[in-house]
Amino acid sequence: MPELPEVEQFARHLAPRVAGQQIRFAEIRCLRTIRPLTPESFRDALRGSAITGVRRRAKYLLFDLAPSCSGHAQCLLGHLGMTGRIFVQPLQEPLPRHTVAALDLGATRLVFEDARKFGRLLTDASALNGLGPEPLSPDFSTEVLTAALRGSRRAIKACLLDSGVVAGIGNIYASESLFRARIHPQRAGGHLTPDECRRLRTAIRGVLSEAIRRAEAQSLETPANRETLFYHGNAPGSPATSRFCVYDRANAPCPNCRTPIRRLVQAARSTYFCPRCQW
DNA sequence: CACCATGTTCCTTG
DNA sequence: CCAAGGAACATGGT
Repeated sequence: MPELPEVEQFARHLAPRVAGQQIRFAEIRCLRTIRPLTPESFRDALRGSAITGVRRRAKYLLFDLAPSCSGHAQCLLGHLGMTGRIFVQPLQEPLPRHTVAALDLGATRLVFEDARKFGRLLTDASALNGLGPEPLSPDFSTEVLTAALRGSRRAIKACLLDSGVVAGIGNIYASESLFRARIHPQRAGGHLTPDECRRLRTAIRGVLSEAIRRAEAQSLETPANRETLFYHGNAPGSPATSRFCVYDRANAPCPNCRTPIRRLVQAARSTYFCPRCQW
């Protein structure tokens, strides 16, 4: 899946390609992908709508829609799940094998490809209710993070994956942020010291913004398209070396101290950390 | 065949 | 009420 930096890259890639385009028709190949569930009601919410822009909130892509008729949706939300990609291609090009939906924009099509089918297209923005602050926005201050963690005995790793605490941190960047902040993933969220909260906020913003910058730089070298829009950070054909410090690097040497990185399981998800640098 | 997987939601259990 | 753990979703990669 795309984590937050990859979703941001999708939004930046798509915005100039779909802004001003009108949705002519929605082809639905996988019913479970859409909400509302029937193609008829889904199309009703989108009928005649023009896309005015693309934004990101947490890991959602937000396609802003111009008013068309009564009952139209104000926004189309896309969530890529674990394996989703959304991209634009010429109308005459054949749809990829795992296409779950395609929006006809006239000369082009907005294609949603999703092998694992965990992704969703929503015409109702209520999924955004209850999300915590965007980690890269000024709202995400040390005070806000500290307040969200106050009193919690949950492991800090679990807190970071809770979208109500801070929006859009996934399994990869939770491990990477805790490594950078030198905090052990099993520490209770409410027991972090003020300095640890400050370090954690700085680390989260750093790892996410650096990942976005890397994606941006890469898209300048290699024009972004279906093939090069990456997830898991690695574009096809790019060196296999991980760009992560700890994620998926069990037994590899810590970049700081060479101690072997350890893997543990929390809430059924893998966590990677350095037992010497993080405590 | 076995096991793992970048996300989210829901359910059960304590 | 809270938290933890697990299952579920569906498919592909190793």
